[in-house]
Amino acid sequence: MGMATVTIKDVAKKAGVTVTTVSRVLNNRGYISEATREKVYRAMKELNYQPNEIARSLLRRRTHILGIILPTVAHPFFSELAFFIEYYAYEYGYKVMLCNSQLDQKKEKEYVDMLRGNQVDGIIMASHTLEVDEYLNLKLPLVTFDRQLSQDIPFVSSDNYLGGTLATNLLIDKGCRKIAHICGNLRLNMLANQRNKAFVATAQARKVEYVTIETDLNVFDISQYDKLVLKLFEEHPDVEGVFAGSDVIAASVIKVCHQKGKKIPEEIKVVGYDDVSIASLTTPQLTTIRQPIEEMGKLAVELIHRQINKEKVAVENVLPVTLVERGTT
Amino acid sequence: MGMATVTIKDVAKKAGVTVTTVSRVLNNRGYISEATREKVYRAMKELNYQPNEIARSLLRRRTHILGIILPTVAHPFFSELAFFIEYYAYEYGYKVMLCNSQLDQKKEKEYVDMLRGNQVDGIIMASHTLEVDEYLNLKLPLVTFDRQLSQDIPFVSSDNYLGGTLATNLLIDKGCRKIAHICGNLRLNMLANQRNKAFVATAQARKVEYVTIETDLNVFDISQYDKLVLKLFEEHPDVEGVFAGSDVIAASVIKVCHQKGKKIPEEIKVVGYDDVSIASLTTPQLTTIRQPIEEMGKLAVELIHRQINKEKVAVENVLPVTLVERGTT
DNA sequence: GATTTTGTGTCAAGCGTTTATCATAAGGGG
DNA sequence: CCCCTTATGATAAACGCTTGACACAAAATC
Repeated sequence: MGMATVTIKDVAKKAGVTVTTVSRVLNNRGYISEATREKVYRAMKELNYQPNEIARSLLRRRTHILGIILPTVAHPFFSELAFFIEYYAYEYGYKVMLCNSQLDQKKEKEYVDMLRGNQVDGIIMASHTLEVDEYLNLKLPLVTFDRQLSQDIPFVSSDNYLGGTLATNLLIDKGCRKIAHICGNLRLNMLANQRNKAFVATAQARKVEYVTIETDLNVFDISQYDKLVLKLFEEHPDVEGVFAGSDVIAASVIKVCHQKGKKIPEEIKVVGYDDVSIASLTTPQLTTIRQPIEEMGKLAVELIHRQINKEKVAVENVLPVTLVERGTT
Repeated sequence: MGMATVTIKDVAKKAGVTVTTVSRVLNNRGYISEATREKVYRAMKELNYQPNEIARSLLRRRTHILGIILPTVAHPFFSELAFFIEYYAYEYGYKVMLCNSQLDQKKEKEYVDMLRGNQVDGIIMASHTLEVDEYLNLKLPLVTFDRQLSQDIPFVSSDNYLGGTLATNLLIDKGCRKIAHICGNLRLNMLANQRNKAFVATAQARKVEYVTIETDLNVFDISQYDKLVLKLFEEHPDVEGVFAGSDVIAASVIKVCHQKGKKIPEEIKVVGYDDVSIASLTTPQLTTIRQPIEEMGKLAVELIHRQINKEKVAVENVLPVTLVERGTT
């Protein structure tokens, strides 16, 4: 029984002080004697009081909520990214609202509006289907993943060109005569497209035959990868090395090779991307380009935080990648 | 130029009506002519107005926010679950606040308090380290995953006992003479412990040698699985079948077997649990017990929603599991 | 032509906080 | 004894919105 919500008034009454005093201890301002502070804390405890953040937010015009929009948290890369973003957000005192756009333009727009309506302090965008100008008049701290929207909006990324170079060179070094790159849709203006640029440039420079396979727009539907990989091997049975756009795709390559009796790494070599935790669970274990997911998530939160506090931030935030050699090359 | 936030007053002024009228069109109540409705919509569009949900929430005492607390969204099972929860939450008009407890009791408590403070409409708990009474006086719609806290708090689960039976019988049917079950820590009062009960009962009934390996409390640190599996094979080199507590653990078993040169499924058979999407990416593909993750997520949201609307809900919500036979048995 | 329905306005309270202002009072230092 | 610091209270406004009460007028209905 008892009223539904206990408010600061109830605490004040119970402690025998005014709401002003309670608010003072709550916010640590003005003079408060140790005795009343104790009384107030005790009353709060007894009533199981929790300050209404909604009311506070309304007044302060600050919610300490961050929105994060990503294609789907069911994809290992984004699930790990989401984990670290939430982790560091929490350290900075922010809560996180999770949005899976599924790369659906309508949904993405609705999420952005929803987050605006909920007065989030900032948005971390890892899903990009909207036109650039949709973001520009957002008047909200924003950080972008793997896409440069303008000269003003900071983004975090890792060195995609280097990643592409590293992967391609490795495949060639290991003796592949014809290599393939399975990558996301190149029409999406993502920085990840740099990987393909590097792939093509490296293959050409080293005079190796190469082919690029582009996925659909909806890149993150894991169950579709197999078909894509199968098609690749049908159309290009002479491919000796595959540079996959993600570890999940690479795992799919390994699986298809196994089904078709192609030995890895003897007949076909594979390098993945991301170094997500499943990369060390495949058989053989996956050679891959490691993105520093934790650092990227941390950095994204920092960049948002600094913007919220009106601090200057760099626009380009590109972290290094590393080659992790395991069993598939 | 341009004040920071545009409010309902600005819209009213721009449209040449009062805030009451704007509010009326916003909430579809009272009489409104098509003409003014249009005027108001146009003004909102021109000003890029988005109603302040914080203010609305304060008044309505309803935020349409759901909290979801799970061990870590970086684990495939929880990442898929989180995806579906968010998906269906969105369909019901809820937003989702994501919390990774990392099975840390302190963090879990802080998250619960934080969610209370933010006036969420309900909490979906998939992480359970707190004492039962911490939840009982929460006075908030709650749904639990895989744990029965009391006779009042609804939970969703899948048929763990059946899952354990199915897996164990399969291993025995396929000829394993000695089988192992790698499971979560049995001290945590989880319904998943039923799997081990079924494992033991089945093994005994069918007179097969068996051994149970318990993980630490912190079950979801993927990198720790290898050591555990290695230890298992050192202590029990004669094990012929492994029933893993999750597909991730099963993948680790496959990997270790490969390293030690034990052939799967010839020498060792493995069955996983969950049927997470990586289960079909291992080599060979994993035989596993499928939990209906989407249905579980959907059901959790429904149960919360019904509670919020003061509808009656069943306490026990146990969904069926199925055996998915692939290449590891 | 009387009545009802429709459309809009005015005003004010309230959601749970914070915060500024002012008032009051006790105790200590000079 | 005066002043300053410390400690608390009383009061009210504000955050952006919804809602109810009431008023008034035009249009539709009988």
